[in-house]
Amino acid sequence: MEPGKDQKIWQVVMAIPAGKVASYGQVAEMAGLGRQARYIGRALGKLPQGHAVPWYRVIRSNGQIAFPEGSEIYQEQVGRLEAEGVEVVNGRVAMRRFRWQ
DNA sequence: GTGATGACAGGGA
DNA sequence: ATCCCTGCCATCA
Repeated sequence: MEPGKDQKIWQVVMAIPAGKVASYGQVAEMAGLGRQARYIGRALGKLPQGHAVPWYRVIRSNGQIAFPEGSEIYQEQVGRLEAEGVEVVNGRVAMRRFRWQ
């Protein structure tokens, strides 16, 4: 696979405004991947150290965190979101998702 | 080469 | 609200 794909995804994710979140499907569409929502998570998993990609702003289509509640990664994501003013309740984002159009 | 897996989405029961 | 199933497609064993 070409690294351009991942880079494109990262670029899209970085385009998400602070205090807002986007679903995997939204990111996939914006990145021109169509229905390849699964590839988003894969690309984010490849994130190298020192990156500036706000992966924590990417959530599921139903507004829920993509990680099991209570896990380390989960707590980190929630912490970062709350630091930006995004309220997370019961593993779910209480704020409206960011809409592109 | 095949078959299973996955940081998903969407629809149906 | 939950659980289950199907579709999509790159990656891995």
